[in-house]
Amino acid sequence: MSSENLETREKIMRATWKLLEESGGSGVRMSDIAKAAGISRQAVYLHFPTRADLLTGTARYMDEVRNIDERLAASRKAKGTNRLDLWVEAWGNYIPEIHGVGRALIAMRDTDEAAAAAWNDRMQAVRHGCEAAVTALKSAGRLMPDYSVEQATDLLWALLSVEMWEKLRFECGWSQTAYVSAMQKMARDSLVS
Amino acid sequence: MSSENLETREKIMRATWKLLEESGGSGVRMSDIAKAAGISRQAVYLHFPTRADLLTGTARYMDEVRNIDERLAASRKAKGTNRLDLWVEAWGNYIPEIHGVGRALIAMRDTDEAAAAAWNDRMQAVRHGCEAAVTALKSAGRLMPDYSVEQATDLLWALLSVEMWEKLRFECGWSQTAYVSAMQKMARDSLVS
DNA sequence: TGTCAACTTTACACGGTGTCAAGCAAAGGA
DNA sequence: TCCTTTGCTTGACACCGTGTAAAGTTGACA
Repeated sequence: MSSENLETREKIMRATWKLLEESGGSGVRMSDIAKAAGISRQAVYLHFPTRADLLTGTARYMDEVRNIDERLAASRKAKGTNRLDLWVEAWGNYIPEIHGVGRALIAMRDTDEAAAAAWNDRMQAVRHGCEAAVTALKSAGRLMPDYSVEQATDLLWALLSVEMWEKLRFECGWSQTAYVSAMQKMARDSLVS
Repeated sequence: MSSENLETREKIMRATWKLLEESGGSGVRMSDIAKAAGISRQAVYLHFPTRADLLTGTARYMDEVRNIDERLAASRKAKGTNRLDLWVEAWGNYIPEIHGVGRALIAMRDTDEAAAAAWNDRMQAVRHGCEAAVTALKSAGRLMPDYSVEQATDLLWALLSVEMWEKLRFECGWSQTAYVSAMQKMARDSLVS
């Protein structure tokens, strides 16, 4: 019953995850997801009223499975410049895992208010991570004097955006490790005095 | 006849431009454009077979009207670091003018091959501008030694992307002048040794 | 035996893009 | 003057993907 319910719900989210990962986040229809989950299209709507609900549910589910909090914990313990490096690395290496769902949510932003809100909410969490890293820099007296904490946070957050990652990884053909080290260097060069 | 033809074509592109500018690049339908141009929806399809054609046609038209080549000429004459600053400024101040159409093309990329190709083509031109600025830096012996010309070009190009501009201007609420000077500084800090 | 919950099947509304075909009005040439 | 061409209009319709609605099936459990 309720366990069956949960199992189906999970099957749907796993199918969504898998398909979006394979497709790079586009061209995945509700019917494709239903088929991949081995249920009818209507059953998907029984669990997720709209596409945006399914996407945000899946995103939440992924964070849960991948245990995002724990993975970002290491960077929280470090200080100053080191903390910046660790944060960029932790988040930078998380992007590929959420990219499919992220791409789909980003694409829906223009037309769907709920999708926009969900994605903004998640990006706000990333912003907090950026802010913490910048504040640590400031505390260590190493923040580039030209920037306020807020400005530096904005810059770091924009630098670490999924869009930037997509550009460098796919359009420029960079490897994931090249991406991470370049972002670390760029963040250091731009924000550390 | 032929002049009438051209006039209508231009009316359509002007209407497209205006509506996309007003809306920020989303939620503009073919029927909206037709209405704004004062003609029937079918007449639009007589001049532009698909939405992607209309968008790319309008983008080209805008470059023509705004005389993009001339505006970027100044930066081409400068040398070394100065050239980088001028390039960032010239392109950075051009973004707001093309943003509406750009946003619409970006949104279509996921589903429409032609839109993707058109936008990539235009961004390739920007990349050339970035490459020229980086090469000038290299010639002056001021390019950050860690980067090859290609890597530095990729970074600068990603930094100057429309997506980055949108994030800082709208999501972070920066002014256009704040955006330009921050990008200049960031490009200098990251790419100049 | 009966009921409830989860799921299936079928059908349909809606919005946006793109197609098709018939018609109309004005310009221009014979 | 008539006829053709050109540029546009009008109206209908196909297609696709999302989301809704309703009736029917199946299995668990009391």
